[in-house]
Amino acid sequence: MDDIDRTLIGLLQQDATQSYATLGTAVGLSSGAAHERVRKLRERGVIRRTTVDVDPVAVGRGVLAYVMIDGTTWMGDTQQALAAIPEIEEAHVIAGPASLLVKVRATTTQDLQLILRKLFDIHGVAKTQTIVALETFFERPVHIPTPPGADGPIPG
Amino acid sequence: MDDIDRTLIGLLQQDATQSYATLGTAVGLSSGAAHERVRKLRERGVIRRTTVDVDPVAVGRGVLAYVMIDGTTWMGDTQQALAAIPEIEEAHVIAGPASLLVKVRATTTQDLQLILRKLFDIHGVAKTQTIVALETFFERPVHIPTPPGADGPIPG
DNA sequence: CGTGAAATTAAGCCCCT
DNA sequence: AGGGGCTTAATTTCACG
Repeated sequence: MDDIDRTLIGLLQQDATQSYATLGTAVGLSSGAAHERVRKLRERGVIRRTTVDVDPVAVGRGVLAYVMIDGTTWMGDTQQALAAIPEIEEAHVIAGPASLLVKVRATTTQDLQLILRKLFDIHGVAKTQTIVALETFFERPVHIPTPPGADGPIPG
Repeated sequence: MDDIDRTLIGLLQQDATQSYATLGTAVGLSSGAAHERVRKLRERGVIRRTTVDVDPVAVGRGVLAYVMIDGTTWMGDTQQALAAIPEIEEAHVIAGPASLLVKVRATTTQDLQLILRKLFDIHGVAKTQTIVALETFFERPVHIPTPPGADGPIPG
């Protein structure tokens, strides 16, 4: 994982449709070398997958909310129960004013209400606090940091 | 935007490297027809871009936090001030216990501290409450809903 | 559907260890 | 000597009009 790899990742985040020849030129390598580097980044799991970024509003998911969930002890299947609700985009165990935080995209506020009801059906869920997003300034990919000095493997 | 389009979007979310021939087969269309549909989805902005999903830990961003920001009136350049901090992945205006919510990925907790300090430097920021994610159950793409009946354009 | 570009693989070379 | 990474080149597949 050197600077060239990081640059390649950044370029692919911006546009994963460009050719390896283009990528190679951008980092001063041949098409083949760029291809090989990207292949290894995928192999190592640094690049998890190539995907498309979809406009939530355009597919009818205009309502964004974060729900903080308070509850008792979590069963082992809490994660599955959350994953079973397709409108939940993220789920995290948190330290702070609650024990779980989930990101929800609903079609309407009525739909959001329905999803909250589903959350309460999960065993252990006692209380929720919902934060509705009124406007999204931006949502963007992970920023690739520049490591201080070394070129070695990054912790993780 | 019909069922075929939605299926195509779902397939591309899973793997945007597959060929149009494969996509076409999956939805019962020719390669060319699938290609044309995807092209239009891009044109309409339903598909914003093709990108790569990067493992945050593998690139040295193992600390995830959400920061709720309380403050006075927001200047027009609040959005720019937030966007200028690369560690901020999302920024939303919210209804609820604060006025802004941002998603932050830091390399270490020390780094997180630094970013919080940067937030306070933004004009209008009075108080922050930080939620640290201890474990992420999952993070996944927007779910494409199946509309009730019609095949018409979706609100948005 | 054909044409041209791009992905992908193979072979050979150089540098660093 | 050996390994890794690069370039070049050949082959196959795919994008796209």
